[in-house]
Amino acid sequence: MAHISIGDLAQRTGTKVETIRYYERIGLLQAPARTAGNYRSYDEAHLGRLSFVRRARDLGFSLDQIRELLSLSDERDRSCEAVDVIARQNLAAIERKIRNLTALRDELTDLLDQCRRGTVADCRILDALAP
Amino acid sequence: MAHISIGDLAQRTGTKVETIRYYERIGLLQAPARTAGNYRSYDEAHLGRLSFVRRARDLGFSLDQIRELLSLSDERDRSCEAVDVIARQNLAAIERKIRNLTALRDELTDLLDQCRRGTVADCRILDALAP
DNA sequence: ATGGACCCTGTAGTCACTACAGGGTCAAGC
DNA sequence: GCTTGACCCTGTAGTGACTACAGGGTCCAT
Repeated sequence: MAHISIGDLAQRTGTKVETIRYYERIGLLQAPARTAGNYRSYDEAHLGRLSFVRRARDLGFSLDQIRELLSLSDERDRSCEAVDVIARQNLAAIERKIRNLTALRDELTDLLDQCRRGTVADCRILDALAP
Repeated sequence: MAHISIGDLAQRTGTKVETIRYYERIGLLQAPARTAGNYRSYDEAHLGRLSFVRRARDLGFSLDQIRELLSLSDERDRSCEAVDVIARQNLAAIERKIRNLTALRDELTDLLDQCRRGTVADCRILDALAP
């Protein structure tokens, strides 16, 4: 059981110290033991748990989804269908965002193509926005 | 100069009443005249301005960018280069988001393809997240 | 005169952090 | 033994772009 300080944990997981304390505050990470000087003292289990959280965040899961994934991953015998459902929800949300952003990009590209670098008075971009 | 109530304005621009008051509070929309009963009284100019804001929001511009676009659009004789720059910044940000989300989608799709609907203990999705 | 639809202000909540302010702890160097 | 500086603590407030009340006032029709 090595003692890991919050700064070490932050560095080893690529998280900011404040973010770790935030995760603890909202109950996503369990509060660790404290040293005599009231410093947080983490161990390898905490490191694993935080790595999990950060990887899931990188994959676009919300903190609520991660909370659920964490509690599911503790019930080893359960079917992983619930995990699948959460992942699929996440995927659907991501695909929706991609579609919206792609439509946006196309519209903006069109607008920019029409720009003739004249004065503001005959700017196509502003035209497109005006009523 | 027709009198337009905040509710009418909201309906005609597809904005919520609270959002209009919020735009006024942050100085994005000018405060309108008031009626005897202290109700906000808008006119066609306000309608145009709010439509502009909403359209720009739909195109992914931030409120700060919109603030700049609005002030630029008032200087009719100026070169529209600055408008172009803002639009290009917006486009670049959108393209960055699309790239990130696409990478995310591919990773998630891979993970989901590997799901064999077993127990949580051998769930590939959780494996990928665990340290 | 009363009901309901609308309006007002002000404040707090959302998400996932981030940034202080104002202090305490600890190890190294002098 | 003392100081310096890096680290840590709590608590609060800020970010963007809204959204959602609470607790009241206004207006118009019945």
